[in-house]
Amino acid sequence: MLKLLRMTHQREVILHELRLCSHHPTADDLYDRVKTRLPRISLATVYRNLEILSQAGLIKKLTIDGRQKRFDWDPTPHNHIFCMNCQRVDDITCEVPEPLVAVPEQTTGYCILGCRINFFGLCMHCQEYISNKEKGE
Amino acid sequence: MLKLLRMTHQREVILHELRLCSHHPTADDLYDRVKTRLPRISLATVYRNLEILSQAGLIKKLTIDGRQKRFDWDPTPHNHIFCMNCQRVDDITCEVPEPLVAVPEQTTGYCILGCRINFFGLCMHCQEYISNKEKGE
DNA sequence: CTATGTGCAAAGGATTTGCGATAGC
DNA sequence: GCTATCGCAAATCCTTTGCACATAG
Repeated sequence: MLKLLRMTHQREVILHELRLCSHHPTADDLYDRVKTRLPRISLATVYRNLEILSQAGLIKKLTIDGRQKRFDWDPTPHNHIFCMNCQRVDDITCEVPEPLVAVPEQTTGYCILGCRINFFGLCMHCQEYISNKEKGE
Repeated sequence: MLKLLRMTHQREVILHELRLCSHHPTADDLYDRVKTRLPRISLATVYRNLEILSQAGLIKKLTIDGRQKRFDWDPTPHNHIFCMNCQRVDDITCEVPEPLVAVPEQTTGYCILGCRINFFGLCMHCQEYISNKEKGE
């Protein structure tokens, strides 16, 4: 049977703080933010809620390079870009030509349900940082 | 200064076993395989070698859904598909229309260096398993 | 010969879980 | 009041590291 989702204060704040993020924080990034509003909250609660909310389809758990998983307030399909220097993850808009999802037939028999495109590169901040470092040396 | 890579017996076997894999194993999948040939090898050695070999560009470490990282004997750019049921990861061939990499300009200023496409779905084995389970119920 | 690599055991970092107490609905 | 959720501490899982010994080049 279906479990009822309760909107606890903790859950509400976690969701609210996540929705304020334009980038995609890790669980403990978010823990730090939430702690300024709920100083007694535990990291386990943050993890538990992020898991529950993503199971419920309200948010999305992302697996991208780096040790930790990221969380995205927007569960609808879209693509991401990863900064290879500071590990920041942002949304990226790109026109995916329609054939992309349908094309692959040489697939060892997989039934394909979708795809995501992960870009990688350098965020604006890291580009500046690196070019300044080069000038200085 | 550059460190010299020694081709130890362990490293050779690890690389050889990885190259026998058509899919993309985790470090401990590979540990199990290698152990049948080198029973005294340690998991730490497997991790250390996979890290060194991927730093050297001989293989590629993959970050895809699931807890563990995967390793790919082929370090050249290509895309993958993930089985949402058994977590198997395979190569996938798909025609990426040229504009894809260049298109995104609405990027918060990222300098884009490349991208990878991750498909997800069900492998042949899991499709059969699931459709049999449905029949049986 | 000597720097690099190994096995073992222990540490580390991220995430999950058990449990008794708390609080939505 | 019932049950989902909380905070805490401990456990778990994956990966890395320190160290004394071994070995490739």
